[in-house]
Amino acid sequence: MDNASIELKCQCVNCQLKALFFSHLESDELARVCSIRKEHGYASNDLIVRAGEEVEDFFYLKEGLVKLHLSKDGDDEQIITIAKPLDFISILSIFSSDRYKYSMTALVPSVVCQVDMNIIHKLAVSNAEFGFDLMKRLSASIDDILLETMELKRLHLKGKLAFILLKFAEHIYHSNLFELPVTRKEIAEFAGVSTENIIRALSEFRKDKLIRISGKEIEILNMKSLVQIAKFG
Amino acid sequence: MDNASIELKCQCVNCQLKALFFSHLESDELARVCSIRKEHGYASNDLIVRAGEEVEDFFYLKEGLVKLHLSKDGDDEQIITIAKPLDFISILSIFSSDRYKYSMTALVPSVVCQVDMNIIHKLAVSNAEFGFDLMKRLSASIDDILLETMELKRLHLKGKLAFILLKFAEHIYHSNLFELPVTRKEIAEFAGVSTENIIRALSEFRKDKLIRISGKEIEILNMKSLVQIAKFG
DNA sequence: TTATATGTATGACAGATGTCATAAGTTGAT
DNA sequence: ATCAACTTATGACATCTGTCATACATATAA
Repeated sequence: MDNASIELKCQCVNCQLKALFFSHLESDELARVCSIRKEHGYASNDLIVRAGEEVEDFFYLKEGLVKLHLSKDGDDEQIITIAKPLDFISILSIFSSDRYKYSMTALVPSVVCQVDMNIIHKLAVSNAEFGFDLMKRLSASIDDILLETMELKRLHLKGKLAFILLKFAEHIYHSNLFELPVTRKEIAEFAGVSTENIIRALSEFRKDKLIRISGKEIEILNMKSLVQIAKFG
Repeated sequence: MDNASIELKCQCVNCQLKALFFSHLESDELARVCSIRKEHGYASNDLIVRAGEEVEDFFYLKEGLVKLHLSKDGDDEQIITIAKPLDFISILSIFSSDRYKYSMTALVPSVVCQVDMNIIHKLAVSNAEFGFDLMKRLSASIDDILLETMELKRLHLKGKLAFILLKFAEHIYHSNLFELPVTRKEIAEFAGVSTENIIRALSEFRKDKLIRISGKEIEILNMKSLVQIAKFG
């Protein structure tokens, strides 16, 4: 099978995973990966992986939005980050542990591309260029997450909220007008503050004409001020 | 040169980096790495790497303690984590960027083992087993750091302080009695709270007979309570 | 040595944040 | 359609945390 016919099985445009495979693998390896990869659709709030489950597949987010989160006994929930299309979502745990240390949940209807972890392992061990490239991409992802986490930790309530709103506007939707894919409670769990205070701060941003809110719809009206708040607030 | 004579040049007991090399590399590669590796000593408060500098060497902490930290314009300092002997301290940035995104500073007199990054690159690309093992270890390190950061983010002031004291006692010094290698200000920068409140909380821990303090010397008197506070406080 | 900065400690106070209560809107299941 | 559960919203209040001031101790440099 030549690369052209393999493309029929791995036909997603802009797929980073495909780019990774196609730039390093031989035709027969490519054919194998493309034929065994699975796509799985998830509805909003569907649990994709529960912390503690065995790492069997390598996950890649094709469409939708997924939250990576930690659950401490019962109610105490923390969101590590929110992944967007073309993000690797198997990041932590996958090489260092045989079990997931965090959970993944779809925030909106999402499509995940899965490849058997053993295949990835074998390819990485047999093809060093591939393995090195994979490592580079994964370490870039987790670097970003850690730096984002440190930034959120540094900021006060309004700064955290502004930072998160800007993440949606600039990094996820590329628009000043978007539908919030999360509840106020989830924003709070990401920011690390109480739900009520997120609601209050949203109201204040509205009163200060920084944003417009109608339900889940958010429009950023004063980007400059919001950026200032996300930096120093 | 056989492995026995190479050991003379790479003679550190318990060196994780050596273990990594010896389990994957051929004698000639080993000899090369062991001959070009450099050891560099740093005094307390010496800056090892400043954020923004080029990534040239792979760093491994042989002796001492090193803080990984971020500096925002002037005074605003954040400690990402504190590395202990046998930890990889080149973790973030090293594969995803050609420049460091964080700084490293010795907290106590420390010895760092450095290996030219190009050599590590070449070995990882030419020897997939080695590369994969390296990746596993690095991803384990950064996983731990991210989970530690999330834990600190979750806790209140006293919980953060208890968590940090327990890190010193259980993970760094393996003793209930130890000399603090950091100032109160640095504890605050790690916890993400004000210096005054760290000092106050330390005083309260002392009044509550959880710890004994004399200057930099700390003794944990009530481990059980401190563990409780580090979990739920 | 003195002098200067830095670190530790504590009190007072203001401001930020969390908790609790309440109410209305929204969603989802039956 | 109806009910229950969740979400959003707001006020009141307690508590936590940060800031400022002050004092003393300790380290560092001239």
